[in-house]
Amino acid sequence: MEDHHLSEFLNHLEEGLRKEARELFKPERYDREQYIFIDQEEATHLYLVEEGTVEANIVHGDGKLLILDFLYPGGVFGEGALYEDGIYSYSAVAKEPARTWRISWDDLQWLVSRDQLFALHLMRIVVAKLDQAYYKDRCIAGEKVEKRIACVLLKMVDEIGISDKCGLVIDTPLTNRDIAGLVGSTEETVSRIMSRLKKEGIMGTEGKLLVVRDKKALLAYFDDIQA
Amino acid sequence: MEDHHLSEFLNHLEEGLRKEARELFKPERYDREQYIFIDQEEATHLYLVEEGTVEANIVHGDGKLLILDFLYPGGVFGEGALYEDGIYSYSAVAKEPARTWRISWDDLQWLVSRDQLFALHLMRIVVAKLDQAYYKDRCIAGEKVEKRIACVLLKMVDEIGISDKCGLVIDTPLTNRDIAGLVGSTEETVSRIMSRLKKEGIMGTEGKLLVVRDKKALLAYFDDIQA
DNA sequence: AGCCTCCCTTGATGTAGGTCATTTGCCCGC
DNA sequence: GCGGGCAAATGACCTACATCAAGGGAGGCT
Repeated sequence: MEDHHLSEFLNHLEEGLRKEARELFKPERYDREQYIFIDQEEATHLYLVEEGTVEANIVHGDGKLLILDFLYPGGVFGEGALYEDGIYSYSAVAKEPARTWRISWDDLQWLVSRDQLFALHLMRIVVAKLDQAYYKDRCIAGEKVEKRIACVLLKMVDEIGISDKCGLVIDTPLTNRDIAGLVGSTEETVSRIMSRLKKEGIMGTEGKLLVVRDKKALLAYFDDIQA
Repeated sequence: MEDHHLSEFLNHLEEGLRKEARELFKPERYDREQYIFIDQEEATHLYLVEEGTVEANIVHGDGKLLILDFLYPGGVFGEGALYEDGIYSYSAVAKEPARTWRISWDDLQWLVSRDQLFALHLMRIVVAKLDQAYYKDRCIAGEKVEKRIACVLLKMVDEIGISDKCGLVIDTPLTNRDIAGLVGSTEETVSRIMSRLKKEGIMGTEGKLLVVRDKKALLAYFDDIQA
């Protein structure tokens, strides 16, 4: 089984430990729509995405779905497992068929205790997630849906955008419902706004994929957020 | 100078290191409204609140203020300093006159490298912050202001509420503007909602402080958020 | 082919809440 | 005491957006 992203992750360990560590990560496979863990469950494992896309979400009692984030290959999730008696603070579900690696809290702790640089690497990952969460708060809180969408699209482009003759292609299928879930709005509103963005030549589509045609204009949409 | 909260923090270090570590933390003093660091600055130090209240906020280009969190004695902020070349992802300002301790990234790294349990403690702090940030997302995204306020008030009560004959007192002065900043709304809207909550006997005031009179009712306001 | 499911689109309508404007009350220093 | 500044309260207005509803296109199934 391929382990490209796992290897990369293990590179942050000192060399002597890598082989041993490799054995602590177990491969898993999930189908589309299959849940990996559920919000508020006891957090037993930390996960790494090898292939596919994982959605981190929260479902409200009234059925509304909030998408916290999408995780792509190389991404880590299930931070609750980083300390004793942690719980997951969101649910994780495969958005596309996915392959992941997971390591138990015990094994992870053992690794951390043997390599402080690795501990620092984990720290960096978590702090980066924290920064992202704050960034999202900033984009979502009290802003117009228009801006929130611009914000999300720009983030996606930075994360997984690939340059192309007609613009920056967002390399994952993304429905209006997904976007609505990310920004806390509705399909219909997103549809209207996206239509407008397309009409204005700012966004476009390439098959099933979204394309940012005019990043500058998109940035202008929310530049007063940027301080 | 008193160092109650610093001592507690240092208790997570192995005993042999404490005395030495104590010297790495420098005391600071800030007046009301004085900024401790600014959003996007290079993160040089990690901070610990000894006394007073610190506000973590972000100012948008259009002047709107988003309050990410309040930090009370024992609280840690400035996570950007937890890894090399980090930057602060929010501004920190003293909301009341405050005393803090700070440690530089270099010194901190030295400590972490000598005590893995301490590293795990830091990790726990950061993950807890991450969970909080997600919790906030969940409360804010696409919810009515009413619910967002209930959410914030309940969080405050859990954090710094003290029981009293007339209810749960939130032990810090909190203006409508503060609340508006926390939930991404406006003073006026908050005022209207708070008036209603007071009329309904759910909230009340005790001098300058807010009191939760009926926590059950407040919980009911947002129980469909709770899944 | 026909059907079903999923997604997008567009319209009509009601309302939460942002914005502007005014008034009142409180605290502080003089 | 009086005046100035700051927070709260309340009203009027208007727009962004959630909600309900209907229709259309694309892809996959039998």
